[in-house]
Amino acid sequence: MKADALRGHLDPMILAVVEHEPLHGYAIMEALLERSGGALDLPTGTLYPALRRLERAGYLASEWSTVGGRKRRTYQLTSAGQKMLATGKSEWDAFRAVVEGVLRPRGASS
Amino acid sequence: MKADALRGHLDPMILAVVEHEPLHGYAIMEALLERSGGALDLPTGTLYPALRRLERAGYLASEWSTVGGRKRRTYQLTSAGQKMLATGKSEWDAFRAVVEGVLRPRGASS
DNA sequence: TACTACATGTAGACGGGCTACATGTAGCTG
DNA sequence: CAGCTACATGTAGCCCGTCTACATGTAGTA
Repeated sequence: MKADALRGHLDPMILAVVEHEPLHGYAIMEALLERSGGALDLPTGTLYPALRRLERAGYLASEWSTVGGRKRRTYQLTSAGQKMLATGKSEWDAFRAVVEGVLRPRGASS
Repeated sequence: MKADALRGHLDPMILAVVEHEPLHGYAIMEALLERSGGALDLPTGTLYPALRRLERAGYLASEWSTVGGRKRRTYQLTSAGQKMLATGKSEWDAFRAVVEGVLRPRGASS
């Protein structure tokens, strides 16, 4: 998958994986990898800055903990994040409809 | 629609509208606007550079003409462009599956 | 000891879509 | 005629999210 295809679509995906359970960064990476069937293998240089951005924006809240001698920063969805996730989903639906309307207009074959 | 959502998805959309008939830039803008139901209103600073990029890459070929005293640069799909369009479509399908697998995993309600 | 998995993070490059500007023709209306 | 809108193409430079590459450290295992 091309790099910039992701642009603008990553945020709602991150919010989605922490919707029902708070996760730390590494676990978020794994969750994305699993939910995408192995396609979404984010480099740390993408994920961690994104998480900080989302926290700064108020969509995520984080908390440090130590598990098995390793420090974890666990993120959970805020109420603003919940709204943002809902918005992101409907924006995705709209975007998808636009792309498909252009790529495969009614009556097109291939 | 957010600006960078488009990133990486515009190229196949442009190729798609010139698939069956060559069009000039302005007409491509109108075709995108129409196929998207009014959602895809590209600024000229997006479309024209994109067309040149696609031509430089060998996916489009252009030709000048004059219609009603106005100069037009008409673009048509090359055979490489046709392949690229097919690739772009299947990449879109893959991308879409990834996003939806993350946003709405099996068993999710909202 | 060395390697892998776990875990977090930054600096700087890259590039495509954006705003804003520049240029010109054709046709309509007051 | 003057002024406006639609038609038509184009560039310069900004913006910013994702990327590569690097840095740091713990735990477990071969």
